[in-house]
Amino acid sequence: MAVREWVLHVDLDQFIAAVEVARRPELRGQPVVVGGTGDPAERAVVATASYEARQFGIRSGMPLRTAAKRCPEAIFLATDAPAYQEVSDRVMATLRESPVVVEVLGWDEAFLGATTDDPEALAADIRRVVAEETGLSCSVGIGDNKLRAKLATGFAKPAGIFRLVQENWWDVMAEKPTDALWGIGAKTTKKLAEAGYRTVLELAGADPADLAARFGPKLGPWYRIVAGGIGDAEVTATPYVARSRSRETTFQRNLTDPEAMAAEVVALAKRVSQDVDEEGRPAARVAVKVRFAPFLTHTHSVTLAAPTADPDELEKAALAVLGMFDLGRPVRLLGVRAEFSSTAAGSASP
DNA sequence: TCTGGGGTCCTAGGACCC
DNA sequence: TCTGGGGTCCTAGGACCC
Repeated sequence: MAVREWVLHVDLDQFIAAVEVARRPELRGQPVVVGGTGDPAERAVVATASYEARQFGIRSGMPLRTAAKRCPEAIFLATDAPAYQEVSDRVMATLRESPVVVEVLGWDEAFLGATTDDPEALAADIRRVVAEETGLSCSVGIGDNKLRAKLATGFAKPAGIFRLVQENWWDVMAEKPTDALWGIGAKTTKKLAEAGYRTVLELAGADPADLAARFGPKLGPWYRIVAGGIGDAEVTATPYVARSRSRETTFQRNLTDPEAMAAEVVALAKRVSQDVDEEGRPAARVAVKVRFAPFLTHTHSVTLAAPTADPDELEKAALAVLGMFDLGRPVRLLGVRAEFSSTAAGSASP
């Protein structure tokens, strides 16, 4: 086989549940549900369910209470983000030991850029090394670009390897519904179906002008490109630069007292200020999110007179933005977000 | 017994400027 | 006085992803 460039997409199998089982072996084979503080009675959703729990119809994003109803004997655990981050770091370090460029996508997935004549052999190596060094199982998608590699992983799961490239794109994808594509979700799928585009093949043949009229000048034509399996193949190890940092809280009981809301916004602003400080860059905008009962979400924001990382200024700005809302209704969530300047790094200013 | 938390990017309308 | 077009910034909301 000829040596050429490949994109591999590595995705850890049921990552969060796997981390929990690894440190509590007695959980192996049990229905495990991770989410919130581990109390199934609280306002929170499922972060991950083990395959055993999925057998009961438990899915990510489902309210914990619903999960408890579907499987009362399931073991409910609190989300432990620092623990997952630590294991994730170890996995990524392991991947970097292979002759590949590693682009981290999240806790449990990464793109690898590789030059090889046998991508399946490389993928098998990756799976073996990750298992040996971390005890975790992963699936690997092989593609000629990121989009195809990412979608390939879906066919590889669990614990497998799958290749999706131009040569087999139509065989595999042509008759799939449009939400099988990365970046097209439930809402867009519904609108596409209303426009007469139900399958990937139909979307690939859509009129770009029609799509632009329906979905906007960039998104519309982009959907057609995605349906053709076309995408970026550049994998970069350049560290990710955050555009914003945010903190939000859903209250177990709705807030009705504006004083209490202000106190919560102050607390959130302090956490965000610490995150901003750690970024080492000043924030240029501050936004506040309010979710009113039952579930109506609004945001207001301000551009700061000058970018700042000063906690007092960020707190003052957050309180001022909170004042833009009508707080005469019960509130179930408050959030504070700081946005960094979008100015490109290194750009000269006069 | 309704619906987390942390992100990214796009859209659209209005303001404002040349 | 009327008519324009283009560009950028600001803001709110929507869709999507993990």
